[in-house]
Amino acid sequence: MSEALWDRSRCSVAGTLAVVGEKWSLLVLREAFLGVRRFADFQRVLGAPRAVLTDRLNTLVEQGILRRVPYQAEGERQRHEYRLTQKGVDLHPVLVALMRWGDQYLAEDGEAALELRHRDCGEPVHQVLVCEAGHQLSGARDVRPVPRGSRA
Amino acid sequence: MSEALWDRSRCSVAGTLAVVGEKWSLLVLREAFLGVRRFADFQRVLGAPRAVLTDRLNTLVEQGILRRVPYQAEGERQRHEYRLTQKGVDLHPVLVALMRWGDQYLAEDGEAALELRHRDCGEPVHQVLVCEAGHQLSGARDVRPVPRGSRA
DNA sequence: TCGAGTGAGTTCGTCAAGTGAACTCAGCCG
DNA sequence: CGGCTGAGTTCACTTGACGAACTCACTCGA
Repeated sequence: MSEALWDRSRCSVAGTLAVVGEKWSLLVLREAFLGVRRFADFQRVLGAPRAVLTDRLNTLVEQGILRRVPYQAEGERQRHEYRLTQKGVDLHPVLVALMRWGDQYLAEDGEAALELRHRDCGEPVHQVLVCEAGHQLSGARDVRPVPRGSRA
Repeated sequence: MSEALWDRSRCSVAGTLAVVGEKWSLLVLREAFLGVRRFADFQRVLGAPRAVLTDRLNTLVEQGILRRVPYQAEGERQRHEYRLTQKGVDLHPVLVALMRWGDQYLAEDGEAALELRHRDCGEPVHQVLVCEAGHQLSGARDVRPVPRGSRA
């Protein structure tokens, strides 16, 4: 059994969840990917309590996932908005995976709200696993998790 | 701006998080993918409070992500273990995405604990986006989210 | 210059959820 | 019978989420 043979304390799943696993964090990022940048817009579309939203945005900025950018709208004082960094953009696969599972299992009546398409050709996109030899894997059963450093 | 043009109430990201977004749920599934099946093993490797673990396992069973399978070890009474259903297996991409981000950004010192390899050829695997025309996308910026039903 | 308006954030009382230790319960075994 | 073990419950405590009210800084219209 593999469950005793690796070090849970450095598990990347747990580590990532420690950063973005709190309530609202991933929903904030979903909106960020859709172009939302200002506090009031996050608050309005998410309906999250202001205190929580403040905390989540601060945490995401501290973690380098969002960055604060100053701006001024006409007739307003200078404020800052929140934009994804590269580190934040790299969380895109997490949101895509969550979205696809929800589309598959939770969207019985009616349809899912959003669809992802290739910007260049307009075709729907899917998330797949490929190996470095170029094979496309058919699912989780084609994957073998090995402790880092094991022999192939 | 796209942020006003779609229906958040049927967002699949939020829906999926409502099912598996509670504390410990995704870590339970991580262990399930690694072969853990019994309550005591989940409890031991995760260190989660028993009450929470009971609740999370029950929720995952109710949601059809795990199923209870009876078994008896020699010299013990009959118990049940928890196994992934297809619905549970389909959450694999979520865990892979979380793991890859953590590998990339949280594993500075030392190495990530686990690596994913193709069962057939032994090569490391990566998660990528492809479109139905066969193009491989290079990242989040190649994706255009469109409200379902929009023109291509 | 004053007062209302607004975006962003804080404070506060309340309530839900997570935590860890102690307790329960059922069946097997000596 | 009496103890052991895996699974689960109960309980007191702490942490986190919630929503309304309040604060603060700045702009604008009067």
